[in-house]
Amino acid sequence: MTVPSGRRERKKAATRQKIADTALRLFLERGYDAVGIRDVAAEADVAVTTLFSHFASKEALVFEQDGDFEQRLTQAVACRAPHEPLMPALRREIQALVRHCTADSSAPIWRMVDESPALREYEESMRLRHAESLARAIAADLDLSETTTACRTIARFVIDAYSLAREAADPETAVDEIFHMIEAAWEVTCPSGGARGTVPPGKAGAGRAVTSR
Amino acid sequence: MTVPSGRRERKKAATRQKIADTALRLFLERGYDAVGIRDVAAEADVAVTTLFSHFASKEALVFEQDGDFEQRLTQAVACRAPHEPLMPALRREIQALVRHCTADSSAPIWRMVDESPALREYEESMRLRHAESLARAIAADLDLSETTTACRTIARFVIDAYSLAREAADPETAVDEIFHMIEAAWEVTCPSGGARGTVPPGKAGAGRAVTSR
DNA sequence: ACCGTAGCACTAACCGTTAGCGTTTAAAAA
DNA sequence: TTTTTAAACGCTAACGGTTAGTGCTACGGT
Repeated sequence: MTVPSGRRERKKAATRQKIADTALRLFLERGYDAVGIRDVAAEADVAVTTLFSHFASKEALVFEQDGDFEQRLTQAVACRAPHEPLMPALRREIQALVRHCTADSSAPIWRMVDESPALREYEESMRLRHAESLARAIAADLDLSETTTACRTIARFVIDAYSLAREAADPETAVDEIFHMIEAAWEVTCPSGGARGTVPPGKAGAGRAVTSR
Repeated sequence: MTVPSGRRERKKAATRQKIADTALRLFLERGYDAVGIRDVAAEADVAVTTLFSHFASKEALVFEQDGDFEQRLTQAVACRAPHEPLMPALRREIQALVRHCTADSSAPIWRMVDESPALREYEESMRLRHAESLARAIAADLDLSETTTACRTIARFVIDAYSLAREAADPETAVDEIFHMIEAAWEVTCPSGGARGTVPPGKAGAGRAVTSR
């Protein structure tokens, strides 16, 4: 029960990678819905049960490749430069993520996702989980003992920004536009955290204290 | 091809209702996952194929009962009192919807939904559709010819308010809190009525590369 | 009165997913 | 080293949601 480091791990990882690569190739060649689990398993030369011991579902074959999305967001909050405001850091990270998944190399994959209702649903439910993680990270950053409604709300908005920008005609502009709105929402609830003064309940007007570009 | 009003419609509606009632009863009695489609069909005394000609999926048996959610939101925008600002109208409607589904009478149903991942996913994807409809309604209200990013964003935020408030300890307070944030976001993009430049000139692309449907 | 069609039923299957059980083999314990 | 353990993998068979394919029946328009 110690660390099973060695050949075994490598073989397992290799099998997993082979399955993932085969699946993605077949999906892109013939379309997600036109390829069955049994096809993937046969082509990767593994049993169906083996495939499901590596991936929890068919959709996971597509998404579980780069699982660092969640980590990147929470680390953008936790590991940012000292005294850097929260929102600009998040905006930068979302910008990077959007750029990454609208790049030409990722385009076919995302087109496939957009065309399959099953994949869209799966991604949506992933995003909700990510939003909860982000909410916890934000709450921790503010030294809150629990995730408040405000934290959850802002986290949702940030995830929405990613989702909406990805579909926009001009993703980068969309991120800026949406974060402009998010920062306004952020200011009226919790600009505290120790640094600045709280905005009184009166209208904050068009004022934008936090920088954006 | 005229209006097929008559006995036929009544019979169809009766069959549909009988299926829905039977399904909900069985689900609440034995749990959603413990009841199969074949069970529902047998108990409602219809064939499985008949069931699926009335409902698109098992999850739809739970949610397609009150399908007016979407309509209530769009009408809250379109049919509000003249000169009433947009956000208060939406806030009122969301408040009513949240109250409705946190009422004691609805409690068992929503507990069932919360306990079943399949139902949660289904509801999430419904919410996305609702957000798109709401975005169109908002765009139309502002005399925009297309659904802009800002409209889509605000629509998402409003749907998020519903979703988050439903899970909050104090739903009504949560709605107010979240709408406070939404109104701040709204003000920085669309300062009162005028359909003004939410997108800097030069980028107002109407075309879309991805996203079918 | 007659015909088109909508509603419904039945069989049989497809597809994703899981359970049960056995085999290999790498790693840990002796 | 030898023995023991358990993880990875495989096979068969099945379950549950969903969908053709086909045909029957009865309602409704003409």
